[in-house]
Amino acid sequence: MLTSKQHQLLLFINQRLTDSGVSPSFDEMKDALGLKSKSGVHRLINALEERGFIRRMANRARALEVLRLPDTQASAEKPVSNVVSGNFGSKPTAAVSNNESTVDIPLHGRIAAGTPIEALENQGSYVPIPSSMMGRGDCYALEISGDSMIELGILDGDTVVIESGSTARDGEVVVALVKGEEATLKTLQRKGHHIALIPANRDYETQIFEANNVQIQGRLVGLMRQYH
Amino acid sequence: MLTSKQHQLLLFINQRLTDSGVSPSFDEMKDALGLKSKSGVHRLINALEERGFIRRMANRARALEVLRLPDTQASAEKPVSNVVSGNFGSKPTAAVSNNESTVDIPLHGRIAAGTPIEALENQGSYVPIPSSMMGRGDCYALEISGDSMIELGILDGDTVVIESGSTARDGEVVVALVKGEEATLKTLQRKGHHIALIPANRDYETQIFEANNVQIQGRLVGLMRQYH
DNA sequence: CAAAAGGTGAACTAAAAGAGAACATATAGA
DNA sequence: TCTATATGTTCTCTTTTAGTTCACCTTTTG
Repeated sequence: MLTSKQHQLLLFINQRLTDSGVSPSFDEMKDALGLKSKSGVHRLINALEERGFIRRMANRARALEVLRLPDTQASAEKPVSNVVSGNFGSKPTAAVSNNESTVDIPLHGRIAAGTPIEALENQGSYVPIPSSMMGRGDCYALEISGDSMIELGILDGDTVVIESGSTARDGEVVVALVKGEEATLKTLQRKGHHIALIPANRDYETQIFEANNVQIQGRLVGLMRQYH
Repeated sequence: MLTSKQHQLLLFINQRLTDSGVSPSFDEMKDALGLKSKSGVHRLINALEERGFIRRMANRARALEVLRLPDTQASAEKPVSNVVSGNFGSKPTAAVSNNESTVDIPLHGRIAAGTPIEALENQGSYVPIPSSMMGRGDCYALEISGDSMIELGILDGDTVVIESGSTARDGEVVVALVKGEEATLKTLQRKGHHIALIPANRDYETQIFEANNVQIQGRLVGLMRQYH
């Protein structure tokens, strides 16, 4: 699952986390791997994140979290409490044994075209999700209302996990606030100074706005559905 | 289920993974099998992936993962169950983690038309899910392979939660074992002494079998998806 | 025999890794 | 609030390692 460098770095991070509780900086990791530049560390970190071994908060110093270890390292370590309930203000520094932990994230309500998202905040309800499903930063959950994204397998009633953030890449599914009023979940596509919000349903039309009329509030990182 | 070479390669990969946590490169596998070209390894890897024994990330170096071992080896060297504290018995069922809202359920492998489900059992890998997503009985997880249920929002790569059981109502999505061989995830519909297994994709056709040729193994109760 | 599995070598493409520098961002203290 | 420092991010360039594909051959097996 991992290359040798990735493996080496993962063990180093985990050791620092279990030893001191503080995650190493890029420079420290660079030295630990005997490198002369930290850009390589950056790539290794990305690879580890892509493979689901670590999680990090974007643009935060020393904010790494080990989600699991390679099979060889199976829990020789103590089972640090895995559950972090709604705690994202502080830096994640948990080192874990070879299991996936769980976090509770706030459920902000339902989202559909026409529903202001402010109205959805703070209702004190939480949803547990596997931590591996989380993105880097703060996450929250929304319940899908409507069928505008049905062709991407996002159905009415599904619960989606959104990573807070004001940026996203083209092609990602985002929560976008249009003209400060209307929050929708759509695929993002930039076109010059305009932004296209593309539904995944032939019955709906792509909407194009001036870039400054659209505010990205987060991107889709996970989805959960229950059948009854 | 496996040819001799496939078996040999699978064990080698597993050993390297458990020994060092680093997956072998094609060249290393080539050498381990005493071959002189890695294109043969390529075919073996494809065969193992198709049969659900391993998983890999496309176009990534050393990104192999063993999903299960052949039955003869299955219990010989199990790389320690990942289950969190709580379940110290040896039940193959769900383990309760240290938080009531989450349970770990066994991941039995991938499911696609043509994959015998016996082959999917016992691989010692677990997936955490919100307990609210569980049904009443034993649950396990499967990873979806293929797009035959795409119109119901079940996509390739999704993880589904299945509640074990041999009964289901018409219209429910079930894991069905056809003629003792082939496990598929389809919508169930009874018609007299026959059972229709209905895909959710216009490119696939409904299959109708004698009732006694179809064995229901569980019903779909939940779904999880991750976006990257 | 025919089909499937296994084997070979080569050409090609892509990813991993190392380096260095410029730039961006947080945090704490002046 | 401003600023210095520590830290993280990006970019370009280069080298090395790894994965993919193809055409063709051999062995095994029903």
